[in-house]
Amino acid sequence: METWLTQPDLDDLDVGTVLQALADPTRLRIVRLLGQVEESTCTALDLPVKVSTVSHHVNILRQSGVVSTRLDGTARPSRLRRADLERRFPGLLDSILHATPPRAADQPATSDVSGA
Amino acid sequence: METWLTQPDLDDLDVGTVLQALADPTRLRIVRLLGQVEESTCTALDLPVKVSTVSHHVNILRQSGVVSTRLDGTARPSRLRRADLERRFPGLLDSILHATPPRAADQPATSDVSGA
DNA sequence: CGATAGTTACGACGACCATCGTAATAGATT
DNA sequence: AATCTATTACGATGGTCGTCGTAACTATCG
Repeated sequence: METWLTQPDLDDLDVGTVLQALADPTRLRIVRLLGQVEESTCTALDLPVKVSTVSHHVNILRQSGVVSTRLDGTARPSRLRRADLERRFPGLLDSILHATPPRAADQPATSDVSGA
Repeated sequence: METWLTQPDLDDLDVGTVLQALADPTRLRIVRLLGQVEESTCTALDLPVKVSTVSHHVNILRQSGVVSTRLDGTARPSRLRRADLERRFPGLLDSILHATPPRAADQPATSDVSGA
């Protein structure tokens, strides 16, 4: 029998909460990494922050409904809730995972005006 | 000839920046409202914050590429960049606009464990 | 030209939160 | 049981940002 950390039910997921979870750069990186490896622990994720911080972010991701965490001995591997998110917010996760990086160019100031 | 406030080019849109823009509750409300009325000014949006704050949020939405703003006399009506966002991040905006509210129920604490 | 109304610019303040260091917990191994 | 390793819990701190009040700006109207 597998044991999991408690997570919000499918119908309780809030799009605003999910967006807040995905808004942080570090958490977005975590989501992208989990999109490639299917399952990973906090220490296995290669991130420029301390493990305690990674654990904090994974908690937020789980509480918002983005990932689910399994108990495997001393390890707590997490994975994306792909199917759940797809049912609740169709297209949201895929649009983020498939997003291409922006064209690396300096953008003009947006406070000015331009004729069209 | 219509005049518009400058906005980031399509290829310069960054999904992280867009997610940060959409993460704020007030900005998410603005996006939802613009999803219904097709075009609106800051004062026309019915929001529980001061107009100067609404203007601030609309600026962030425009700088992130979510909305575009037109100059019409003294008014500056903004609208969603639906087509652009759909081309850059297919499915992202629609998944947010079509998201249903969560089932209003108290969720259990997520720090505990549950057998499966 | 003067007045009015809508919008934005500018500081300033306060709250939230990402990050860290350390300590505590729990399972695995010998 | 003792030790080791992985993970989390706990404060604490510093920076970011949402919000506001006011002033400046711009276009329309009389």
